[in-house]
Amino acid sequence: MSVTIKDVSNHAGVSIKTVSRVINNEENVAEATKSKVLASVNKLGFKPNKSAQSLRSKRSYMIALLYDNPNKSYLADIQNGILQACKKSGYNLVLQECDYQDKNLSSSIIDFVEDFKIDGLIVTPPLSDMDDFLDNLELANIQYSIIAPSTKKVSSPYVSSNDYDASYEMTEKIISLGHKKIGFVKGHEMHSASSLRFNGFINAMDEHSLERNFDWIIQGDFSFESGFQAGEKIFSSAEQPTAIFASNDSMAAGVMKSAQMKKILIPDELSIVGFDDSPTAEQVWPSLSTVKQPVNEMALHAAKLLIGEFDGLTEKTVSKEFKSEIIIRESLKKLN
Amino acid sequence: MSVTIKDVSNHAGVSIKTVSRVINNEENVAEATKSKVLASVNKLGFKPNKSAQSLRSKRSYMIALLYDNPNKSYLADIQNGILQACKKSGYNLVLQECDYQDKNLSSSIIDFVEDFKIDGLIVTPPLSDMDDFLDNLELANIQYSIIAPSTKKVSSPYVSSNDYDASYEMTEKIISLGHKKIGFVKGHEMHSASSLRFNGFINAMDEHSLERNFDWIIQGDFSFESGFQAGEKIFSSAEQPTAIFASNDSMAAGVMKSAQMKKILIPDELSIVGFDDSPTAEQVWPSLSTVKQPVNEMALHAAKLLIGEFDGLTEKTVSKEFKSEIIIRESLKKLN
DNA sequence: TAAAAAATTGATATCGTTGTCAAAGTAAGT
DNA sequence: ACTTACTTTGACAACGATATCAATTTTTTA
Repeated sequence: MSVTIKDVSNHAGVSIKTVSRVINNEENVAEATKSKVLASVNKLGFKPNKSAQSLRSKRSYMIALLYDNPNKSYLADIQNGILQACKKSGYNLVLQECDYQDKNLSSSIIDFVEDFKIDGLIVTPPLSDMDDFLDNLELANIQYSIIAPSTKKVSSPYVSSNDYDASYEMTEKIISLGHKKIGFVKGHEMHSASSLRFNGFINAMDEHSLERNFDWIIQGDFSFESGFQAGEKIFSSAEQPTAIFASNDSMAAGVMKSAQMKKILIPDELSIVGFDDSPTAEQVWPSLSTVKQPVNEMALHAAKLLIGEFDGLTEKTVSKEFKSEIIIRESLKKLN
Repeated sequence: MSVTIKDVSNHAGVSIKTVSRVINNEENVAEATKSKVLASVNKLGFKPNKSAQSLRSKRSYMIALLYDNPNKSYLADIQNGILQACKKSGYNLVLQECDYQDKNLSSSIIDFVEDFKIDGLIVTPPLSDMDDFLDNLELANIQYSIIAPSTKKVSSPYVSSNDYDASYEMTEKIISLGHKKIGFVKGHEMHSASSLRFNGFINAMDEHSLERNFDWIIQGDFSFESGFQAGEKIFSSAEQPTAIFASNDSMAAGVMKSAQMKKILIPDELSIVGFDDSPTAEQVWPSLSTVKQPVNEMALHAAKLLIGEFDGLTEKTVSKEFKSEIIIRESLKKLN
């Protein structure tokens, strides 16, 4: 029913191998033959059967996205970026949700990749921070590209964001507005982004010789609830900060709620900033100043890197660090 | 390198066809043979090659999710539900982003399904509201299961939510708290959910003989910005409502911001409710009362329906309407 | 111009399953 | 005991591509 390589070879009057050569862009095909075949391909509307290709060549034209419980909008942005890259190159994206605590994670992912002949993986935090997991992938000879805030393993393609710098810069921005008493809510301990963001904050504080008050430095876990509780702790401490920097927007919103319930005026009495530029950042009132990572572009690039690995992309794509952007909205204000 | 059906057949001392029969659970295999084969399968760790299966049987064990620019958290929930169903049944999920205005939508999706031998589709709004698109799928003999607020086409499996009822009920809830002057912000015109939600509101108002004030009934498009503008319009009208019902949370947050900027106290002077229970609903202050659809469960069910279609699931799964839940948070209060 | 080298092409095997169909084995009917 | 019917099994083709390798043609070299 559907047109096969054999139909094309008959129509063009060449062997099926020659057709195969043409559609795979192999070298050593005479220009005349090539155009003859291409004409037949177009005429008949031939499209190679992916299953047959996959069976014979052990490639599926599928890449998979690995994630564990990410922020929903982060996930959507990542997917979006990857899909852009896929669309161009004819690949497809398969989703694979993981549990980073799963003892069998490595083996179940390896099975999955082998079962479906998945061509490569895109690994997101916190999975991208698990070195032994990545080692296992390499051992199993699985291609992957990682999205992470920082990257020590340079052996594989990666994209990263400058979380440290962005956090440093944001802290300086806060300081430049006259704030000296600044609190910080840390993120989930498993994510390497958390420590980077914290270090950026700490170093900027040190650089400006500002004192750290540990009553205002609270461990959170990226959840709204943990932000709210951080706020409760901070606001019940002896002295009050004039600004609070939370490691992500959800926690910032939590802090904000806690402040608002205590009738603390934002931004007049307290400035709050977040990180991520999630949809919520724009939708709360006052809207959150935050740090926007180009997640979409990062994912696009990560996918290109991966696909380039097996397709030998013409334009050489290389691992890259992306720059975040500081977005100032209503929640951050000059100290009176 | 990897173990094939032939290895199993040698090990078990039967023909490859018999092994195939066993792994596909075909009938007419003697119990003794079956267990002998199964033992070999386990012993050797045999797993059928999906590409070969796909080539021969024209099935891929892949289903695809079709969506067009949905709310990010809605998308994440949908995916989540589908993945649960997939995990159980060994299917995988492929993503396909669409543009509902694309003239070639039908043909490009049909090509995609045929190229990758996708077993079936899960169609989400607003695609699920496009009858000719669905007709084209059927013409091309493509299995699909739709997720939609309402469903006229009963020819194919679907899950739906009771948007009308939920909206009616929420409106009654608002009325029961003493509100008589209630505004409404409508959703995107392409989504059938919009009219259902609006009708639920209108009918509840009528039922309680409350007057509709068209200064307070504004067309939005589900975006935060449109909600904000709706607020601006409503608050600049001659008389003010005591409650506003927005067709989704983003718009409700927009209305809320508009109110807060005008120093209107929520919920003391104005109650606001939304729809969807997005992450933002919980994170704004005061937190939004809203309607929560069991999106996750709906998607899970839709996937089961689809997979059941071709797998002939034992437990008969049928199309189903899901009930939404009304969530009362801080933004809705009894009128003083 | 002959021989060697390089480029081009095709016949056929192969990937690992499922489908077809006939053969062999078992149970049932007379 | 002898058809007849049904269950169980296997040999081999088929799915639709790529891989191998040898055959053929063209180009280069001497």
